[in-house]
Amino acid sequence: MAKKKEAILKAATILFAQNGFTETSVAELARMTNAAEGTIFYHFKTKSDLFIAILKDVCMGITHEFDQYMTRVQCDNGLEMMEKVITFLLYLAGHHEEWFLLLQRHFSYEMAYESEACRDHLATIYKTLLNLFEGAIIKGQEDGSIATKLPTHKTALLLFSMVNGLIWLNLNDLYDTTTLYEELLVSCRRMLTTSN
Amino acid sequence: MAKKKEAILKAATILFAQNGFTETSVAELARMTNAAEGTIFYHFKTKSDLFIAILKDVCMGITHEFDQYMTRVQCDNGLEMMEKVITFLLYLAGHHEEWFLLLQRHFSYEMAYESEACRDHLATIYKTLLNLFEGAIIKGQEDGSIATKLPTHKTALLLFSMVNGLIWLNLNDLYDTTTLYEELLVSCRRMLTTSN
DNA sequence: AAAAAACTAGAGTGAGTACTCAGTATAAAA
DNA sequence: TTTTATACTGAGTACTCACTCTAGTTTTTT
Repeated sequence: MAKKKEAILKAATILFAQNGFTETSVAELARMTNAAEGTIFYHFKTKSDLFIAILKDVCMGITHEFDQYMTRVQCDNGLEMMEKVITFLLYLAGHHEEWFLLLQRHFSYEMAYESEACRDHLATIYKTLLNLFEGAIIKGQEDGSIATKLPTHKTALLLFSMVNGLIWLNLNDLYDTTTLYEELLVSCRRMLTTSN
Repeated sequence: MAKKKEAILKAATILFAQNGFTETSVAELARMTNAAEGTIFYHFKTKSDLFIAILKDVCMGITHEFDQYMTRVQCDNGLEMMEKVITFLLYLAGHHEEWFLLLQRHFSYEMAYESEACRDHLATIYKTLLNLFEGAIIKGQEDGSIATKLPTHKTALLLFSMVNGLIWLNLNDLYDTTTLYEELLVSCRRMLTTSN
């Protein structure tokens, strides 16, 4: 039931991600989904509501992919796990470009200013991603594969920043970051295995 | 001469940076600058032309700040210079938030797709910033303060990504990055002084 | 003093905007 | 089969948008 609702949500995700929220008109979205304009407002009270529904969908999608990843990957070494986490993030950015484009648009954070739901979804997403990094560091500090004495949370943020920054460069066609993969992992290792 | 032109340009920089290009109307801009709407179109043929003029202005601004910085700072050590470069970038992001907000809006890169002038200005800006990083690394490799054997350009990109990523987090109110300053420098040092 | 450039006021254009609503088709429940 | 709730339609509404035009005034340069 409500098969058009799903189609509208998915199409809007791509349109909002690629062209922006304001830049995408409801008329265009209706055209793309072969739906009447009224149908869109039947399922989503306002255009903003649609955006928040998308963010919720993205949030669930990331959590789902993350859970799948956690069961798939097995590593008894914290440093190794960190490398897997970074690889996972790059994989996500490659397979769900729309998600990252959406998350990197300022509009999301402007809406977060007004909408609590929006704020919550964004917070959940970043918490999920940062927890991946922190988890790996803590594990590595326990098993001895990670030597850094810098605060765990801050180290996680720095590494996340670097990976996120690379994804950003990639999505804006400023640099093809696949060619940086090896150097990224080496740099990460240097940051984590030094204790001075 | 043309004092309103300057006022329009400066006000538009802030409005476009804070609220976005599409989200800012020419009428609003006219109101902000106490100018008639016609005056805006007298100086700038279209709204897009105004945007490109802004980008040119930002480009010149960054180059200017960079030149000033280069004469002010004196350091005979490449690693030390890298720290100064990072500090400089963070200083720029703090004192010219509008510039970085503008550069981090997807709109800039969408317009770059259509406008050659836009593409050129963006390329110049990133070349200027990346050259700062690369210059420091090369200097450090010569004077022995930097030991990394990873390709210079790639290392510069990774470091820039990290700093840029932090600025991004900061501008989106996701994390106050001033508290990360020390850890950022330590991480940078680890990346550059290890050669394994 | 003449000429050129900067600026104003505002009405007007046509295209586009999000959103509404009365009505219809379609499916599930009775 | 009838009822009923849900899904869907598309023309219509009130409004905003970038941009133009005219006919003038002020300011700056020569």
